[in-house]
Amino acid sequence: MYTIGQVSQMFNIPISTLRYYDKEGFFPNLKRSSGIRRFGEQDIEALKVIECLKESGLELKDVKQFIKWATKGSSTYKNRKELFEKRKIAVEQEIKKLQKTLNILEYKCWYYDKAIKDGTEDKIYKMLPNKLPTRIQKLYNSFH
Amino acid sequence: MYTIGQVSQMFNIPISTLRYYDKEGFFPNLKRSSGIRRFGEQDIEALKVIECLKESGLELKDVKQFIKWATKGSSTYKNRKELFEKRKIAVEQEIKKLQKTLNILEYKCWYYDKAIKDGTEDKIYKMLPNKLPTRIQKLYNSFH
DNA sequence: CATTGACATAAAGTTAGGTTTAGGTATTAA
DNA sequence: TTAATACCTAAACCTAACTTTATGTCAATG
Repeated sequence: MYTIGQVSQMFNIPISTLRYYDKEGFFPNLKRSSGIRRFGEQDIEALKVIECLKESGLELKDVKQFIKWATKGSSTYKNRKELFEKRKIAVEQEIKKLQKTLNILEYKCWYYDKAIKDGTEDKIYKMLPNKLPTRIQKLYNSFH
Repeated sequence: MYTIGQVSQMFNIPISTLRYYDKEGFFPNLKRSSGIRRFGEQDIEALKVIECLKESGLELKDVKQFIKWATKGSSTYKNRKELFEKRKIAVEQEIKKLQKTLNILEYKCWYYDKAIKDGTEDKIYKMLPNKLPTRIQKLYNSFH
């Protein structure tokens, strides 16, 4: 049995966060003695599950849902898989979007790099697109 | 000259958002006639800059900073480049993190796929790591 | 006996980027 | 003339996941 301070140290999670999780119902079996929280094996396990699922980018409400399903046993495998499947698709899209963002940023960096070297932006605007670095051409076209 | 409603339609941005940008000072040259906003060329340009910089994942306060620098001319090329450079690094890290997340999700999907096929999770726990699909082995090791 | 430290609570605050609401003005069409 | 539109403002609300604050209990230590 651990106190909240001990758990906080073990997992490197602020005490306030643990209390918050408790308030949100993530430790349904948490015991208390004279008002003080006593974290047992089950609660530690619950915390590990929270940490792990947060790692996979799930929101707390999804973590809650997952825990509900998990306690219902093998009849909810499908629900759980769908949860992860959906999240997987969302993450894939996020990555794609960030990669587009990265392209734009590459262009911006190239642009200001050149402006710094030239001392002006004017030359860039006068450049013929086919004189641009290949890597930059496509980006250039989408901005002008 | 356009009204807020026209700009809203042209850019497909809610009117409330345009008012919000105005309140935040993104249209320093916005004119009004009898209280009503009149968007001119400059304001439209400002809006395009906002849209573009948001595309590159900048926060509004960075967009604001950028606009300040941009109005100061060529002496701020370096600042502007640094802004994008920093953002680029941040985005690269975000992508890396999401790719880790994706790995976890791949594992989770595989796990529940197998659990559904087997009707139980028990078999997975009894599997020898080297019998797992190669793609999964590394993930398995980091979870058990 | 006073203070320190660990625990407790409820409620308010934080962050960003808006959106919604409640109330008012001004123009135009039927 | 009244009804619909389009515009205006200030202020409250929203989300998510916490954090901070104000206040209080309790046990051990000096």
